[in-house]
Amino acid sequence: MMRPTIKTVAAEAGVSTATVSYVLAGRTKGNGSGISPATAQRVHAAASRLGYRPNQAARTIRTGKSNLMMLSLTMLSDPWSLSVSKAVGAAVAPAGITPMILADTDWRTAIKRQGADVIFIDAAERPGDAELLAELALSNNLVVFSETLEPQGFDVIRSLAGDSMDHAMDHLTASHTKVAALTTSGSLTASGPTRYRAYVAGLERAGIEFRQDYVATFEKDEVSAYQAAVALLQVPDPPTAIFATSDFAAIAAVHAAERLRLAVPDDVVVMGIGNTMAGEVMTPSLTTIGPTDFYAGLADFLVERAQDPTKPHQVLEFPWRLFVRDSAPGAP
Amino acid sequence: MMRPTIKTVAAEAGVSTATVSYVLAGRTKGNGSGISPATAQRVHAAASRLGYRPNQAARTIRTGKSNLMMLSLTMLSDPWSLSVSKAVGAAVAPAGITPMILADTDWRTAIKRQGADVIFIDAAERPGDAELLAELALSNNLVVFSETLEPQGFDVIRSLAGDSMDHAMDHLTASHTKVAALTTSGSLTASGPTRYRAYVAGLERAGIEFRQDYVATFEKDEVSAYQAAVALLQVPDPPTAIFATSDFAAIAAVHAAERLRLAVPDDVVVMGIGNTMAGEVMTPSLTTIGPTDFYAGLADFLVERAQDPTKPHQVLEFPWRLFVRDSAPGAP
DNA sequence: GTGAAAGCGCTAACAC
DNA sequence: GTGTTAGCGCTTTCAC
Repeated sequence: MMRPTIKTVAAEAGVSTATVSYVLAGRTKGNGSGISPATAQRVHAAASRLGYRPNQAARTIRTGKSNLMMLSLTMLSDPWSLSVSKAVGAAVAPAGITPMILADTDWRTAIKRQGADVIFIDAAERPGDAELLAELALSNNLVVFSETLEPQGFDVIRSLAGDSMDHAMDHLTASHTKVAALTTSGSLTASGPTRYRAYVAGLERAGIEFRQDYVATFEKDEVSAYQAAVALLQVPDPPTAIFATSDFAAIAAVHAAERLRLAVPDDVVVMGIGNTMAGEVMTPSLTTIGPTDFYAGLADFLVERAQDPTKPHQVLEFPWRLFVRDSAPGAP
Repeated sequence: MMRPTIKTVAAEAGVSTATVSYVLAGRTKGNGSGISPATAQRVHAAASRLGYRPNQAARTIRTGKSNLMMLSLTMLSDPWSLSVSKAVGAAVAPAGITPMILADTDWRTAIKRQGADVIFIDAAERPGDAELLAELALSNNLVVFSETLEPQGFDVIRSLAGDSMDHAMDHLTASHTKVAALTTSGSLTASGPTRYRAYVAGLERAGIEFRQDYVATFEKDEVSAYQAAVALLQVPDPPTAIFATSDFAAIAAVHAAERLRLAVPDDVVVMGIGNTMAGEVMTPSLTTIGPTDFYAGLADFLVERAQDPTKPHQVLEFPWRLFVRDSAPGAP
């Protein structure tokens, strides 16, 4: 009943554990140690006869490598997260790495319990996070997505929004004056250059007066975003353009509009942020700003880091641009 | 630079590694081994001073417990998967277990590489899967979701659809005669009692003639389901009721209808399968059939299994019922 | 009360 | 070509 170990296999094949280890690691020939094909054959036969499976924990303790990539994704249902997951899934396969997602779970506690060759963290905005990450980085290989953090023993992925948010707002204000914002409730009071701030600045640049009833906020879930969008589109003298601060919110806004029998983009145009796959393939396809090749680029970087954790830490920036698609076409 | 071990801590505190282990496991007093509070204090101080973190791999190799739960979810974007993930996330917290999701990845290869205290597999329909699972179950604690598999060293989660699919169809045919099906392309040719078959039988029971153009199929992604639904609603003499074989397809159908300026449920009613949270909270809320308390029940079962893997394997069945909500209300 | 030591399954020098 | 052996970091029995 006991699960067979390398020892059992060695006994069964009549060789030493070292030989089994070598054979199973595929270093039979050409490499440093030469194991005769006959022996290798015997070992393989014994292993499969016994149903031997290597013990990952033992291997990890010895080599220091777990062949695991951990992705902490704060809001799994967000298309952003799903895009990351999909891209990573494709990238890790050839490297023999298993991607594991930590969903909606608090990485702050989970990482202490579970290690991996590389750990990606998609949100670290809470006070004290910077210090905590610096500490965790001493014994973990971290890659953090953040607009504000600086690398401190870990890598930082940053989207180089540059002036693309301004472009997005200008794109909307070029043909619309009733431009609303759909944003998270937290963003109104957050400090620093936020997406919401770009909205306010965009209005100002276009000489459009700010209206409080054109600002709708939601919590971090689809239902909340959807309801906020429905309410937004039903205010007296409703907006004809919506600047949503994520693709996920933008998609909810499109659905809300359609639900209210408003056509997108004819009755109301919608702009997202993130350039997710979900926005790209939906109907109407979503006009959005976001990084180019972000998901694949991130995935490749993570794989590289998992394989070589020694390289100096860096900031990896993905420049943004505006993707004009159907939900908010250009001026006629 | 080296990550501190139990040995480092022992040296720092001036005690032995055994004492450190005891203290850090929280067995200071009352339990078998009595460690003086003073010593415990010293050890804790040393540990935190050094930033000590236990090595999970080493602990796992010794105890055989990883405190890990693995969830293999075939289609992560499906609300079914997201519901499972959410329920599990809530259930594991008090148990000190970390849930890891294997998304869109092939469990067949991944499980051999990575173990966990319990592994949930949401789809095992390929030929040979039954045998493979039986083999993997020798060294893994598996819980498999399947309508057809029997437990062979692993547990089986099954939804006891019973006659609820018939109820669902009867619910639709009670007030509609133009009832269409939205199903996966694979289901048309699959053997056994499928959801599609329930559709055909339901029509027959109601004396409604089967129409080929009322059967729309999609591949396993949202876009495909959405497009299939759009096409379905645009056939000449379009259906006024849609029987979708998953909540995910049903949600796509609702969006498709709204996109075409058809009101749900006034112009077309939609029925899903699965009773997911996404369907429950959407607007209009989704009429669906599915198990009661499934997600929480599954999550609790998984936690239980993770903690006590010795219990005899069983089939856990979740009886289904019809949830009449807004997308397909009852006959007036 | 505390420590010494064995050993979990595996890998990698190094010896033969 | 193949075997011996020393650990990796941790838990736990048993002796002091």
